[in-house]
Amino acid sequence: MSGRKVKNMEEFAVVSGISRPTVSKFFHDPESVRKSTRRKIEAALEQYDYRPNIFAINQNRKLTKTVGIVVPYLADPFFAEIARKIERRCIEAGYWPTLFSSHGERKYESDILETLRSLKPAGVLLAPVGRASDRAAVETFCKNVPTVLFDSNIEDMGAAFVGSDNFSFVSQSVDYLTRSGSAPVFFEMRTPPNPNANKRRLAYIEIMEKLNFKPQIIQVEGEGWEFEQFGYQGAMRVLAGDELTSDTVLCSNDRLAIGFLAAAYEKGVQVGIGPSATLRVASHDDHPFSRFTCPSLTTVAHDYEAVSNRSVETLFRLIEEGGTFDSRDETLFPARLILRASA
Amino acid sequence: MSGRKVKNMEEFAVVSGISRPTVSKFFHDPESVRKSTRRKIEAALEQYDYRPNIFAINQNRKLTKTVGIVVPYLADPFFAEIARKIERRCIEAGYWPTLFSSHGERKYESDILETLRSLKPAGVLLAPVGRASDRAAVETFCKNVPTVLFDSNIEDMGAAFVGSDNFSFVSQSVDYLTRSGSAPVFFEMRTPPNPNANKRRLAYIEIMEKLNFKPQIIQVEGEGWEFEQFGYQGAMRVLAGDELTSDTVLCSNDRLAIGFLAAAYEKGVQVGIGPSATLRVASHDDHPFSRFTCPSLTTVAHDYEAVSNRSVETLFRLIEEGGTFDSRDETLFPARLILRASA
DNA sequence: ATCTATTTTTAACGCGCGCAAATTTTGAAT
DNA sequence: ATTCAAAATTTGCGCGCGTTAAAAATAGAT
Repeated sequence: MSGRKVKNMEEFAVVSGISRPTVSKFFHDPESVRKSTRRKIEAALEQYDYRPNIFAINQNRKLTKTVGIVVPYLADPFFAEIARKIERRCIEAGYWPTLFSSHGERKYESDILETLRSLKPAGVLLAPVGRASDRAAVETFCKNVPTVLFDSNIEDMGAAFVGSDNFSFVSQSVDYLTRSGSAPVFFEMRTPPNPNANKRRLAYIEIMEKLNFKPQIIQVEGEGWEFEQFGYQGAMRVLAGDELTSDTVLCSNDRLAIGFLAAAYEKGVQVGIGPSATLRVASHDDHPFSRFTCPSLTTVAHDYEAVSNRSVETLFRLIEEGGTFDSRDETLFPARLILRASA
Repeated sequence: MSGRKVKNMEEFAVVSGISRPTVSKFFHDPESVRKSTRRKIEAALEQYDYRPNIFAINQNRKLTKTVGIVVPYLADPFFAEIARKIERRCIEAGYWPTLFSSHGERKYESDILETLRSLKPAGVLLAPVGRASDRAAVETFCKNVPTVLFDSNIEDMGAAFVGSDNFSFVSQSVDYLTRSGSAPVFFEMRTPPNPNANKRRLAYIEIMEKLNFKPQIIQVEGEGWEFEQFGYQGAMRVLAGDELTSDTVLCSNDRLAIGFLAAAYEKGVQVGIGPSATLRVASHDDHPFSRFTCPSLTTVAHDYEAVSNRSVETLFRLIEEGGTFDSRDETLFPARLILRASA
């Protein structure tokens, strides 16, 4: 890392004593050249610190090595976490991931898809903003770019979907709550941005009826992704009135639960499973912060690892097969109950 | 959006009835062409849905429109939030921001800087991982790419630094705590990854001495960025013993405080300002979740808006001035005390 | 030393657009 | 109709690398 500056592959080929096409081949796949030439190039690489120009590379390739990752809301640690895992997998596979956040808004999502189209990525992993998504925009995008949806499904869009099994979440939480106490009331947003919420509600109703309990649903107001705030406000109202028909509350997701617990604390309502507690609260997702709520949150965990791994694998398979699958398969991973102090 | 496919600017120029150089000019700046031609191009744009090839564009430009944004840990909502603000500003200014997270690790940060170099960005906004940073790598990077540091400073690196005034944080929290009760013990990590922590400790000591109080510092173990966990473990130990020499604790940052509050709750220690409370806890940062802790966290807030705005403005000024400033100026924004229930 | 399969070299074109100089057209003012 | 600056066009090179076909060199086996 000392010698003269090297502007391009031509110059680098000269100083390494190898022809340019061979050098080009090397950067494509170091194993594809003879060992002796590889060593020469690597030696030159240490002296001259040259890197091929990304833009020039991608200009002529039919198949870019870029992969787009789009999440609905990056300020949500849940998505930050899963994005991180996916990013890492892509890098390991030799791809170049680029991360985007829709910030919960249709306009951003559409803009990102536009940007992605001109990036000509090999493939895209898309977690749509859900209800706010511009279905037409997503659809045309999926037709032009190999896309795998994850986390939140939109019917018939993308070549595949990978996510968690919402039924599995609710079945485990309701099962546990009814066995260990009384049947839960379901606490959710009236207009949730994410379709998973709807699936969870339906699962709740189905499971409760199967167990011969009457489903009770409390829906709180709020538009957007500030779930904690909506949970807090809703809980303040609920805890002030007599809307609560059970001593057990099952929140649709952890972020609502975090708000709920904050409200309960403020109202002096003892949450937990001890003898002094008057309310149990459980939830779904195993949000990174759910271990640190007061009390710590009993919840049902995504199989983060499985979802991110399978998403990436599926995308790579899709890319290899030329951008389309024979049929659109949906993979749902089961969830895992995490018992903590709140229920 | 119906007509034949248009592969490149040449073809698009033909179908829009305008010459290619003029079309090129249009995409650079729509205002730079005559109104009548602009209308023709825009009309063709609606019919043919053409977008210039990003790679080809950036290949020849001396000055890319790309801007790199690097944060140390994106799963921390604090950084997710500030990254979001910065992203938006860049887009508004016509730049193309690309977001990277170092995930708290030196290796990732160095890799990102490598990647960024080959991206040839117009400029980079870098929040270093701090203690873990490879100073040599950061230094050479800053020499080659116009860079503005933010949030966490590294002396003499980058063309400028924009962040919050750590002294202002601590001065306000200590002032408030001493006036409203007793002087606080300072609760922090023994080996914090972020240099801001050191500045806060020094500020604490200085302010306490000025007020004629004896500084008391509790340092907890932990390597990495799982601050809540370290705060929780540390607090469990502290609350079990008699290390606590005051009824007031000032945490170095909110994430530690979140862990601390979880431990206090578990230990049955009443935190807050009411008559029944035995412990006050305050902190710094105004983390997005600090409103929802139990009790809600009294803290000192960054001026997010000002920091992100000034960072971006500074970078653009730097770019305009050709990549260097006459002198390296450090901008520190004052913080704002947020009174809540915990202290 | 001879043969063969593999690898490297040579030579040259193409990608899509930036950019510049010289020329022509335009539109508004005289 | 004349003038003239501003805008648009023509022409053509260059960017850095992918890619290919044919020629040459290399390495391993006989």
